[in-house]
Amino acid sequence: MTVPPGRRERKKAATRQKIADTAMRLFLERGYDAVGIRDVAAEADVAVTTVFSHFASKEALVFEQDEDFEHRLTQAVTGRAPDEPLMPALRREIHALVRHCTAEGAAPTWRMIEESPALREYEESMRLRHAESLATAIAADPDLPQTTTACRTIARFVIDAYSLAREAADPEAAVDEIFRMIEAAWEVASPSRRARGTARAATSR
Amino acid sequence: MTVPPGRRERKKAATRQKIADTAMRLFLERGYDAVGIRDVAAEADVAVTTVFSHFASKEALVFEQDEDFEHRLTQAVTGRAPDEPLMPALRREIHALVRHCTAEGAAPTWRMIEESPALREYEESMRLRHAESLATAIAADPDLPQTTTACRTIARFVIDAYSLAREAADPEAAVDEIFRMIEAAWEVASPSRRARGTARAATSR
DNA sequence: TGTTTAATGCTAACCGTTAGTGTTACGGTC
DNA sequence: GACCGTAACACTAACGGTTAGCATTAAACA
Repeated sequence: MTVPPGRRERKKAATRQKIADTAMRLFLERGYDAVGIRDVAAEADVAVTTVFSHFASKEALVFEQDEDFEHRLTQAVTGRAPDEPLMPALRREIHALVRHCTAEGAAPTWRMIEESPALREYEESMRLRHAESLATAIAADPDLPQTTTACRTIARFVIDAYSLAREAADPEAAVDEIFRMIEAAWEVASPSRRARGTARAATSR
Repeated sequence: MTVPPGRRERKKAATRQKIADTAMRLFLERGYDAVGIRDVAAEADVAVTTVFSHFASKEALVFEQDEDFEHRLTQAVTGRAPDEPLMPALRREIHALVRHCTAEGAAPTWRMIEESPALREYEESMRLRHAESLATAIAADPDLPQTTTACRTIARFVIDAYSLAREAADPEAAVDEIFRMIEAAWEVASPSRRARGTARAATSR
């Protein structure tokens, strides 16, 4: 797993990495809009078509490091301890993800994304795809007998928590604040778990 | 208000309408991707630059009718009866909006949006802007002493409800199911309203 | 060795979008 | 009614992301 089997795949991975590194360097140096794909290709010494054979779009170059986001979220659901409830596991993972993207070194990249409408749009769309994966993972858990709609809803809420907390003044506190809300929503959606009417009574109008 | 004041503005509105109508007709006839801006401009007998002076992008041509979405949502908050709680008002509005976009005549347009990644991305981004407006409206209500984070969170949840319900097998039922969850989240976020510790107890770990 | 295949390169183009520059017609003013 | 400022629109040309088509190289494999 650490060493790719063949030389061909190693070279391919190296090319991909070189393109991604070159792109991010140029983007941070000159600004995302000021750097064209042709610039990236020239600086990485590859053809424009090669860039697009590795990355589906210019925006994808920026979010290459965000690739495992989806996997970490689903893993937090499917790989949690057998007796651990869903919400604490998700909350812990979101905490870690928020901490990761609000860390010192990530600031320039994050500012660049904030300032580019194209990058914001791309990320939003990407997060919704992640939410769908998360919803599938939640729905597949035999211990969580939710409706499909409830699973998709909670998954969206979790993604919302990530997006909103990242922009909050105190991201860590925001995660907790939002997750208190999500947990209440989750309790309402799972009347058969252990709630003895408490959650339902809280929402009866 | 019903009759524009000058001939100039009337002509401008007519041009805009002609462009929008022509575009939607061509999109539905030949498919969104198969119709170029140059086609729309030619068919509407205007210059390409005129199209872009009325619409910011090709996608915006499709969502022209969706313009009042944002206004209806904020109006549901700021214009509700003085003693009406927030959630029933929002739920009623989302019901109406979902019903509107799942109506018979809207089916081809909706299918076109579903099938085009560019249109989906545009809409998602647009809805997030709507969520921000809604959050501002909620935060401005003196009867709702929420934190900024709570207002933004609830606003996102409401937008999520719209997006998810629209895709559900039974949209109307989905709205109710999701709003039960949102109301629970809202109760947790507003400990000072009338909840006497019930909601808080439901989420204490 | 020879054959197959995947990665990359090159060229040219498509399409959304915009800048620059006129041209026209409306609206208010004398 | 003539006059001028301005806003809508047209035309040209270009920029930049993206892709198709085809050639080339080098790895994998028999």
